[in-house]
Order: sequence, then structure tokens, then C-alpha cells
Amino acid sequence: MGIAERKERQKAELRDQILAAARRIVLDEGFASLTMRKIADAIEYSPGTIYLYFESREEIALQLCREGFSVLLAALAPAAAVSDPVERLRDIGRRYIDFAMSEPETYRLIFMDDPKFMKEVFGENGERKTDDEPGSRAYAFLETTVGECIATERFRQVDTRMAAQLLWAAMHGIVSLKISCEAMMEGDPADIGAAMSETLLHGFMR
Amino acid sequence: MGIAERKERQKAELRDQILAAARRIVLDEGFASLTMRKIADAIEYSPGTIYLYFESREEIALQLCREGFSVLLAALAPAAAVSDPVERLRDIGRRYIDFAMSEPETYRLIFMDDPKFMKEVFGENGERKTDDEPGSRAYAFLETTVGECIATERFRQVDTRMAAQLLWAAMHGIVSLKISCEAMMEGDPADIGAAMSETLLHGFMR
DNA sequence: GTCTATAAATCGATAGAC
DNA sequence: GTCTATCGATTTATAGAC
Repeated sequence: MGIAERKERQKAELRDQILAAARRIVLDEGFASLTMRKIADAIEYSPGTIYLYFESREEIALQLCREGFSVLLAALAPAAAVSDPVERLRDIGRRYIDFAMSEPETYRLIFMDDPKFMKEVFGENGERKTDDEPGSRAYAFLETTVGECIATERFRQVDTRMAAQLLWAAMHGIVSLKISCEAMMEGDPADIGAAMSETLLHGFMR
Repeated sequence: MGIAERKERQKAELRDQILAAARRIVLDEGFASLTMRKIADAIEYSPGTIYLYFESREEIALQLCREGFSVLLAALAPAAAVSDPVERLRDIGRRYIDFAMSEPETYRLIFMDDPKFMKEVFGENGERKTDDEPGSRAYAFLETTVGECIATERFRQVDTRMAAQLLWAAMHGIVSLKISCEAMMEGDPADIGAAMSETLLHGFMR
């Protein structure tokens, strides 16, 4: 509650403004269009000022990725309320596709652009980041649900990790093709996602 | 076989050299690193010369996409020798993943970078390019095989187009995550692809 | 803390000499 | 047809005045 604290607060505020502006630009025009100058224009500061809050453009991009994963995790979270694990898997799929199609450029930044960002946020070479990271938690949520499905014995004896990977990859395939290659995915991604869920679930079941 | 023809030939040769150099660069460093200067260095001509053979960098990228699709089509083609349609689907999946993982940067250029390229080569908004385009032919090959599977009555009565889309999207999901997000796909993409094929096929079957 | 000004390094594409 | 030279625009990032 002193002067130092106020300064802290103000500093954090401008940092947030910078991130918000950057998010807006990525959302609207994609990551390739994210430049320090555009951010500076948006927040009505000079470009140089941004460097007092972020070391580089890359650090901003990294932070956007982290936040993107948080938003994804938050988007998936309500599925936890679905008690039946198989039904919950369907719900997760729906929510995943919803998220991707509502923020395609954020999705692209995280999952389709430079592998560097993903590595930093999710981990690499099998050794993932701490389980606290939103990315790890989102994946863990999926894997746990798959485990529950297997435990109910409605699924065949499939490998939990493999099954979770297949589900994630399949959903990712739909939205990423829809994003970068629209002509190849005909129809509403929600419908395609539903069909994918049904087919995979049917494939996993006894 | 006159002087004019020799000039034609030589012109085509340098054009091919330019494309070959560009392909090499994309293969090694990715599309973002493809610059006119790098191409010029590689072919040992000045940057300006390239513009006598190609209108712009974009035209070169477009041509690389077209060739990429041709390579993909050629990679899938041997699967036609497999008589059993279900087994042929498995083979197509294997070959698709082989192609993507052997030329990840080409794959990225076609399927994961700028949607513009894909549009130009594959078509957009449902209305696809002429059926002669390698992209269309690759997709048609898959769809035809799916149709044959349904005709054998070993598949449930699923929509042919939808089933083909699911298969493509699922395989694309695996390789594209492996390319831009390696930590999320643990294990050999060939193994994951095999598991995906089995699960989807099982899901499609009665 | 913020700004102005600018460095330093790209890049795509072009003009004009030869 | 090719090269040299360069335009013009862009970028990230920094230096120094205030």
C-alpha cells in the first residue's frame, strides 16, 4: 500500500495492456502480423517502451501461447461436470473444436506455427513441463477421462496414453485442416467432430 | 530442333534449377527461410535473374506446393495395387504418414502454412480444382477406396465423403502434431498411424 | 518512464548498363 | 540474359534526450 506498490501495479497494468493488444492483433490478423510497432500504436506508446516490459517479440508470443493454453483449459473444464466418462469424452471433443474455431488464430499460434512456442509451454522430448502448466493439465484431463472409460470395461483393453493421443490428434486434424485448408473439410467442423467422436468411440468399444 | 528450341530448353532448365534450389531450401530450413537471395546464391545467379523466370516469390511457393502434391500422389499411388479395399486404406494411411515425415517442411508448406497456397492448388469453398490436379486425385483415390469398402458391406452405412474426411483429418492430425508439437505425440508416428487406422476402421465396420 | 531518432539487418522487386 | 546497384519498405531492437 505504499508508493512502490502503486508503481508495481501500474507496471503490471501496462504489461497487461501490451498483452491484450498483442492478443487482439493475433486474433484479428494472425501471428505473422504481430509487430512491436502495431502493439505500440494500439496502446498509444512508443515502440521502445514495450522493451521495458518484454525482452522481445518472442517473449510476448510465448506469453500469448501460455494464455492460449489457459483459455483452452478453461474451455474444456466444464466437461468435468459430465459424470459418464464416455459422454464426457464427447463433450471434451465438442469443446475442443469450439475453442479452436472461435479463436483460429490463437489456435494456429499454439499448435500450427513455430514448434518453439509449443516446446516452451508444453515441454519436449517426452519430458513435459510441470503438471501445473495449463497444457499439461488439459492433456491430463483427457487422459484421465480415457482411463475412466477403460475402467468401466466398456472400452476394449487399449493403451490409455495411445487412445488419448489418437483422440487429440483426430480433433486437431479436423480443426487444423479447417483452418489452413478449408476446402478439404466440407461441412460444419462441429458435425465432423461429432462423427469423428462416434467413430473413434465405436472403435475403442468392445 | 532449331536455335529457338535450344533456347526454350535452356530457359526451362534454369527454371528447373531455380525450383530445385527453392525446394532444397524449404526442405532444409522451411518456407519462412526461402528468400530470393538464397535461391540466387544456390544457383549462382544474381537475384534479379530469378524474376525473368518467376513473377514473384509467391509464384515459386505455389509451384512448390503443386509439386508437393504430385509427390504425395506418387507416394500414395502404389497402394492401388492392394486389391482388398480395407487393406488398401491401411496402406494409404501408412504411405501418407511416410510422405509427411520424410518431407516435413514440404508437408508444412502445403498443409500448415498459408491457406492461400492450398486454395490455389486444391480449390476452395467446396468447388475444387479440376480433377486433374494431383491434390484432387489424391483425395479422390482415398474417397474411392472408402466407397469400395462400403460396397463390400463390411462397413456400416456411413457417408463416403464424411468417412474419407475423417480418415484424412485423423492422419493429418498425427503428422501435423508430430511436426509442430512433437512432445504431444509420443512414439513412432507410423505406430500411432497404425493404431489410428485400426480404431477408425473398427469404428466404421459393422 | 517515455519519447525521438536511428541503427542494423533484412526483404522483394526494379532500373539500367553491358 | 545477366549483373550491378539500388530503391523502398519493413522489421527488431537500442541509444540518448528529456
